[in-house]
Amino acid sequence: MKHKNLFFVFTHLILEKNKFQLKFLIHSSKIKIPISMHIPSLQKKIKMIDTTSLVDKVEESLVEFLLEQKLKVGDSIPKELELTQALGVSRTVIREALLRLRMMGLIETKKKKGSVITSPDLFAIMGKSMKPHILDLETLKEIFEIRLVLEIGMADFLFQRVTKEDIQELRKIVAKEPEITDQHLFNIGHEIAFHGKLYDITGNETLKKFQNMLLPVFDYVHNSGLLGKPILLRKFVSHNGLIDILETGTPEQFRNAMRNHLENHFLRIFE
Amino acid sequence: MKHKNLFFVFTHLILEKNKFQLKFLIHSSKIKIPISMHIPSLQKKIKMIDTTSLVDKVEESLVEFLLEQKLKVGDSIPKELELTQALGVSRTVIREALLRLRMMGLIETKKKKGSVITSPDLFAIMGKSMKPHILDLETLKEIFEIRLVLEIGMADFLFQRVTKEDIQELRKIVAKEPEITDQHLFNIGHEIAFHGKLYDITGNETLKKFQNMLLPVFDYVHNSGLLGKPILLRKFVSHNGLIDILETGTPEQFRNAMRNHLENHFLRIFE
DNA sequence: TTTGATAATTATGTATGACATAATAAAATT
DNA sequence: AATTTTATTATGTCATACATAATTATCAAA
Repeated sequence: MKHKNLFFVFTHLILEKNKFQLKFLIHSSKIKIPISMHIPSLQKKIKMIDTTSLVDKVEESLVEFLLEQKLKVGDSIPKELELTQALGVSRTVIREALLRLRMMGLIETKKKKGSVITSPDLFAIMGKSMKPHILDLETLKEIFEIRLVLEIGMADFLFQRVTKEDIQELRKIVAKEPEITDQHLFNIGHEIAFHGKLYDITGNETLKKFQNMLLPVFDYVHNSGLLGKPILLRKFVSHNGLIDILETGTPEQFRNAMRNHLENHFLRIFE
Repeated sequence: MKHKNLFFVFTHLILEKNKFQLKFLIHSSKIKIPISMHIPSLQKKIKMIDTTSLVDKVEESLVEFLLEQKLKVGDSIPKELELTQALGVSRTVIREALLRLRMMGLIETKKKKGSVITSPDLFAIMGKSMKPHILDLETLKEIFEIRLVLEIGMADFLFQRVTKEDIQELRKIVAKEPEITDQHLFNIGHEIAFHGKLYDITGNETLKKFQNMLLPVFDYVHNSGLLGKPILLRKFVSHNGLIDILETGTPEQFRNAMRNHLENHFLRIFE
């Protein structure tokens, strides 16, 4: 109980120091704008009408505070009650602001322990609002496109990091695919298995997560008639063909092969 | 006052209908697990220990509700007080849950009017937590890589949508670049201008936003010694070279040229 | 009737106090 | 010393009250 945590003392001081500044920031919303001023600069000011709520300001202050203090992952931030005192607002507001930080993935909070800094999982956050039914059409189509971009563009990382085991696993995955009947040309399950493995091979976790997030959207767009054109059934470079190139070819060849492999999708997008 | 809004009546009924179901969902956390059961299935259950808070459940219910009712952008959702009654929890909890939806970009709320559905701006949300100083090293590097993937992979969309005006504009941008001195080889300003324009040309707003979000991270990683290797100064395919290909070449050629153009970055990543 | 100002209403925003609950630390028991 | 019990602490939830902004209703004047 004696040493408590050094950090507490530290932040407490900081908060005291910043108290006035923070308060000012919070209450500076009602500044009077001089009546006569140059039109262009006025327009800039007039747009900046402060519609932000208390919570907005507190949130801003907190984020700024975190960055200023260069807090690292695992560091704990002041308790709710301390913050209420330091910022002079109610716990309600503090909690809402903290909640936002939590949503952004900047902090995690546990009972008794308070809140600690965390490294945000970008796509987990984003994934929560990735609901195909709610996104507008244009965005959906664009996400569809992005997936194509990613798969063509990642060739170099594949070649840099692929192992013999990866190749074997890819072969296994392909082996499980049904014979090439037109119906099964686009069995989503096998597509996911194969292309997902490719993302794995890049060793880029962030990319992988991104792909995982995009996938349901891709599927949704592919199957619901958002793309004017019908689903084509022409067969281009096969999965096995891709593996062959990955095994013995070059990134350059792979990009072209993948581009070809995805031709069906491209045809649906372009005129 | 007579017609009020039809929607109110509608949702009200829905809520009444779903009342029991929602309540059940919320209060189903304390189900007893039979003491003796098969180990594997037990493990599945045991992992599912419900650490979710009330707010979590309400959030889930609300999102589900939105999707179920197939609410469209602009539709308004029940008021806080109606929700408190329908779900049987305090307004505090409702507000926190609504706040989350707001953070996800699923709704917007205005005084008096209540909350209305919106189409989430995915990357605006994500951008809020895209603070280079807080993200962990590995993620930062991975984002660095993703940018490279995107620029190589987007060739087809460039060629599909580029116009003569775009080419002209690109030329202009390049013309403004300083002579090729080694110091300026990587002037971030010009890099942004040029590559940003490329993203524009793809016509993919989502991609563009994504790039905008990635950019500060890319810059940060590039300049702070996170990548072990030094910044190289060898010159590969130039911006003008890329434009030439975009004007008269093929996507295939462009991908390779871009790959070459980015060689400096790749060299820093790979051994 | 239309217009403009004024008042009432309504739903979110903020504040406050109370208690529940879970995690931790301290104390007590074996 | 190890284990159990108790106390403490900080977040989670609830309830109530009032503030504030936006809408609607009301009414006076042109």
